[in-house]
Amino acid sequence: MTSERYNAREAEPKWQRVWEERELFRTRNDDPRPKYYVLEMFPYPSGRIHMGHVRNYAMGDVVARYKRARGFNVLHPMGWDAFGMPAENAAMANKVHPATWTYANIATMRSQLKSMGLSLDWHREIATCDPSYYKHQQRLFLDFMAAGLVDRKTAKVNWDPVDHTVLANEQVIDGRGWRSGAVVEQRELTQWFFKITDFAQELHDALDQLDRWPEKVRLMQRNWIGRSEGLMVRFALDSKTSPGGERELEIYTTRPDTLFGAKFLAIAPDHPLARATAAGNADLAAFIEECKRTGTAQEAIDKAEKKGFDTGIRARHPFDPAWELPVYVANFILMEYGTGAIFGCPAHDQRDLDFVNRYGLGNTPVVCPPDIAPEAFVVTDVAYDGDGRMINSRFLDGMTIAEAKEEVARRLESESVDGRPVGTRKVNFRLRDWGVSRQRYWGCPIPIIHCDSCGVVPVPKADLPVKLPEDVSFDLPGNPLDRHPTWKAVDCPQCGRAARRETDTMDTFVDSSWYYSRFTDPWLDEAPTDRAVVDHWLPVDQYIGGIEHAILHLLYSRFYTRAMRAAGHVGLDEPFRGLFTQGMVVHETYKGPDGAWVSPAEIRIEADGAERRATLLSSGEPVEIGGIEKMSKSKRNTVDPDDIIGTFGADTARWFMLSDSPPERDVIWTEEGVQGASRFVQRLWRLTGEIARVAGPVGAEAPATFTTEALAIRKAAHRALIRTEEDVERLRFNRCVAHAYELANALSAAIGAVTDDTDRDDLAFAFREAGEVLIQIVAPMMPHLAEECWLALGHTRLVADQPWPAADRALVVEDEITLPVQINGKKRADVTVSRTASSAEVEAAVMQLEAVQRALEGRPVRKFVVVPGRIVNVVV
RNA sequence: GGCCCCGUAGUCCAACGGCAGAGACAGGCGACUUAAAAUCGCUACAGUGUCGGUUCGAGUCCGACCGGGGCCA
Repeated sequence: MTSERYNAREAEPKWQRVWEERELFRTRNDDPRPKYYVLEMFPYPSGRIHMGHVRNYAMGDVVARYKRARGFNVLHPMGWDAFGMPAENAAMANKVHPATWTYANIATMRSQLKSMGLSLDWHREIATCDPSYYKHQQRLFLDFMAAGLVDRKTAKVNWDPVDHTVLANEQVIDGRGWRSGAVVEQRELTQWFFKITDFAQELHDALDQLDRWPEKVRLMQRNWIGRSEGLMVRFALDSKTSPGGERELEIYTTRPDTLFGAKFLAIAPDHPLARATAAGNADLAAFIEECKRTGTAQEAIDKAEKKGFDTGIRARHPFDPAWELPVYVANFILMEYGTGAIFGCPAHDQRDLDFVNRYGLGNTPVVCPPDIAPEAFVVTDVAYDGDGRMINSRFLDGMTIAEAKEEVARRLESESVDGRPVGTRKVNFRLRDWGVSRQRYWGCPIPIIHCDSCGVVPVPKADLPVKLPEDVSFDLPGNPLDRHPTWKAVDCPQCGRAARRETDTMDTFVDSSWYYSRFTDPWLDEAPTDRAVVDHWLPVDQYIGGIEHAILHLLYSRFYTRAMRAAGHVGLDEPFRGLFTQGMVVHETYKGPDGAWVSPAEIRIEADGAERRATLLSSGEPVEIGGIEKMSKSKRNTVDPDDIIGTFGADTARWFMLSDSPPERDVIWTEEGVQGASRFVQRLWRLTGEIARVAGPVGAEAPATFTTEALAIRKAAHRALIRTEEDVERLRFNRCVAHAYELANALSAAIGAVTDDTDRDDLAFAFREAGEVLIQIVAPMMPHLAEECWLALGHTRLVADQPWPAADRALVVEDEITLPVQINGKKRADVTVSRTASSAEVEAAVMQLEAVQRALEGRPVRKFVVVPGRIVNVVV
């Protein structure tokens, strides 16, 4: 029966149907077995799945199937991050409603995912654009409001002029919108905010506990939160010089130690003092206008030339009333950071140094590097921000930076002006509150009503969900909700008078900040979560997704879990116990004779020795082979998972995505690699047939004794089993693949040695055992092929429903071991001793070796190193 | 500019501080075949980016540098 080729196209849908009919992957919340929650980041329904999805979901599926076999009650759900701009773009381009477009895409992608044979519980499928989901998101918004975690304030926002919407700072990359790529403008708008900064310290500190997260991601989040310890310092102003007789200016600094190196104070262009001064100074007003045009993105500010405008205001040094400092308005000071005012110490801050060098204010070094004499230390173009001892700083001289910081803080804290201390210690964060208002249609409506008499009124919970209207048009720019003829009109829930709905919808990152909680009980209608259920399932034991979400999605989710805890919807802080960020799928690029990108499907590659040449299939013209880059539509170097699954089958695609590269690194998609994976599928199928021929019956008793050949087969099987267990646990799937190859190679060789008259119980048992182990370690990776092989081995039960085989560790322990023998660290011989031999016995055996005696040439042994079970080193 | 990750056969990658090779791809030779594909067997190929240090012993640890990538500025 197994002489034919394995036909994935027939077998895969067949097994998918069997799994579905038996509801094998349906997870019950009341299952008493220990829980395991494995989750891959849910996809945006863009239209079709891509190879990145295949890699991501193949990895998650290996973990899910493995844990299921190990006796866990596994939760492995799937859903759709279904709100967002592309649906509206499609609506504008093709006159199709966003909902129609989105649900059509979901249908396509669902069937694509199903063709991958993933062990998902589709009963729990959710789409964030469905009112049954966003109803609870609106409820959460209201609960967060009640818990004091929602704010409405006027803020300078990043405005995307193409998408006509506001973007969070995190969504602005290099001064451009993360989705549209348009240069972002600054606008003042009243916006809704989640007070993520309330948790800044906690989000920062808890990173230390996330020991199953990649260090890289924790570091990125730590940088993003940007905790810094500093000092607020009130500088006295000469009120004769200030526009309204202001008497002080409060600044924030993280370097109070450099206070004696101060050369100027600088305030942000939109600082109140700057505005007040500009009112009577047209030149300054013009300068402030100019600053606004450069934008406030950190990137733009860092690249822009450091410019300032002397306000004429003079400040006094806090330690020396006679020391006067000029106050500038400077384009590199942000109102949003600290107090929007700083003191400049040019010798130790590059931006300040660039500034003084432009305006001729000079610099005084106050921190001297350890290996330079203080009088020889001069700063010209490069600021010194390293360690050292204080100089030119009066009472601070000779101190370390840390000591000086402490001393300045101590003195200024105890000094009092107008009944308040001059200096106050302050922990500052770079993290800003999360602006969630978006002026778009295809998002979760913010459940708020604006009433002329009552102000901002929450929609009563009984009235949720606030549903999106269906009759909308996209032929004009701006927000369709805002210009809808009737949707906005609503009576105020408090006074009953005519009022207006909030027309902003929520940032789609809100949708993905709690979906993992909803998966635990997606049927629940009366609340977002059932506390008993959600607390049982969370945290997610293993979360798998792309590194591109290292900051935004993961930080928002960590905040959201805390906010949900505050509102009583979950009982924990950290949603993701284990996080894994997988690498990208990359592919060669090709350029045709006209310089345009050509897709891999349009070319033929010929190898002539080491030379590889590509030609166009259509015309035979030469094609230039370019660099290996992330698969993207613009470079046309994508491979469609449908094509691969249609040609080779899902198992081949999954196997190749897991083999070769370690999962956290990029994997190069190559035609040869797919061919290789496909060959292994066929080879495993043939091998299974051969094993079935020589294997003993299912469930046979183990013979009392085994011959050397049989024992060798058993050892190979159990070694592969043990290593696969270790490597699945550590998500090293490329090694799991290698173990399967190794065992298959060993079994092929063993079967080759079997002759027709071999008829021995021990060999038959060993072949059955090893064959079953091979299929079972392959099963999480290639589940369809494994079912077919399992059947061929005479089983009636599904391999997907089979407990993981028990590894016999005693089998892989050798009684006799062969140790390499080194002389002065170079290998010279081998010695075979009993596994339990003492060091003295090993030493005795080694000294008898002829090779050792020859190498010693009569010299005495200086040292004898025996590493038990590993190696022997003789030092002469 | 700072921090982090990665540099091992032609390629992708393995190797608790202990014999540099688990596995794959590509290559070469052979078997099967009228021939080819498929399949099977055999096989060459690196001393681990460079320089120094620690150690009985370094791909692995430490320092400096070179190259590639990432994050922050």
